[in-house]
Amino acid sequence: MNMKDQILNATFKLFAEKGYNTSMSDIANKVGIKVPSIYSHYQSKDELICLVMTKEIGNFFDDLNIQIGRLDKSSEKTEVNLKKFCFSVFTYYSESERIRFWKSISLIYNQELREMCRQMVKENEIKIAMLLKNVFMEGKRKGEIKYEYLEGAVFLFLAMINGVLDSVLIYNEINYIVAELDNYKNIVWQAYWDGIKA
Amino acid sequence: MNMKDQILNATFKLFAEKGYNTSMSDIANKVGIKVPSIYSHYQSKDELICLVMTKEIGNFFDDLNIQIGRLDKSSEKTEVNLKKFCFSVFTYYSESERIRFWKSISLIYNQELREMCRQMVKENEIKIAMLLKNVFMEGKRKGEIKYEYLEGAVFLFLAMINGVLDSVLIYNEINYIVAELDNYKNIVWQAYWDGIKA
DNA sequence: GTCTATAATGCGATAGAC
DNA sequence: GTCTATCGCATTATAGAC
Repeated sequence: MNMKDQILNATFKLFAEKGYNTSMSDIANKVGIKVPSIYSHYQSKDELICLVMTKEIGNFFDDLNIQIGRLDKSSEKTEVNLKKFCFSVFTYYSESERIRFWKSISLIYNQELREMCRQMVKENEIKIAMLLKNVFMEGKRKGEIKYEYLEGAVFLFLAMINGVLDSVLIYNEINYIVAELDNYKNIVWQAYWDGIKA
Repeated sequence: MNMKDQILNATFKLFAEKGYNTSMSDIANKVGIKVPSIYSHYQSKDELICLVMTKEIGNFFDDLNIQIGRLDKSSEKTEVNLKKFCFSVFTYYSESERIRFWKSISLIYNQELREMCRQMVKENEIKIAMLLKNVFMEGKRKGEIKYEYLEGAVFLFLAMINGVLDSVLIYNEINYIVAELDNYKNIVWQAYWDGIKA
């Protein structure tokens, strides 16, 4: 990998770990170069953080879009499809690095940068919610989902995912047993599905 | 209010706003004194942050405990009781300052302090989950809740609350209309209740 | 208790040699 | 492109006058 990408990679990892407090010397140390060398590749710290954020947010939502596209064509039951989607998000976040990355967006010190990231997340989440709604509508059409108002089911679905990730973030690093967390995820999913199934 | 409390208050507000990046001069400016005067009341910045965290976490869970105590004695329907609990948490967090405060716990730079806070939150959440389970069991006994496995219903309830607060944090500061957020909360709650009611 | 002055450290960023 | 050296600034914290 070339130096430019190495720097970006190191920034990603450090940002996930330390948030906006990540310093240029942290990054330089991680890559194994001196601080001024970074400035041969990037103009400023904020440019680096901004790139890292944009790249990560873009990658994540692109991936979600592809997955939802697959669900649309899938002949599986809605229960299987939704659970697959839900757990693929959990798997993505199984590196607690990644959760911390996302949760720290709202806490970025630089206001302009923070608002830009939030705007990106917001727009993408609205798109995902709309695509998911189609999956739910299909489930309702097939008689597998009982809800009259699908909007609520979709919002609850997304809130559940976010809420579970919050718990994972809190429990993950306190020597919590992975099997117990997996069990927790399954219990919550089952409670959700039991609630919306026909 | 005496100076010592004024300093603690200012620290709370600033910490909620800027997280661990809050500086001693930020605090001094807010109170209207000079930095060295703070050291006449507190030993270090970490002591201040630690006190603020402990106080806030303690107050919040004490309040929740009192509320659950009220629900236990209440003759209202389970739906009303649970919605009341749920929305009192939302109301508590309606100042986005407060959400940021809590969400920033997992991202505190000082590892020792972070783990201490997480441990506190974890222990308290487990207690709350156990108390809530009683409310759910009573609801089941009265035939108002359909679930066989109440644990799932309780976990989903807490995940829903956390997930909704995540969304509030993202949407709150992007000129979002309060009425729309309230509507969102109601939709999610209704979807949840429709799922667990008998 | 509160202040001025200052130490000690770390930060983002740049100049200029190689 | 990478480095050494350094600037200018902000940080936590302390010494000592009042």
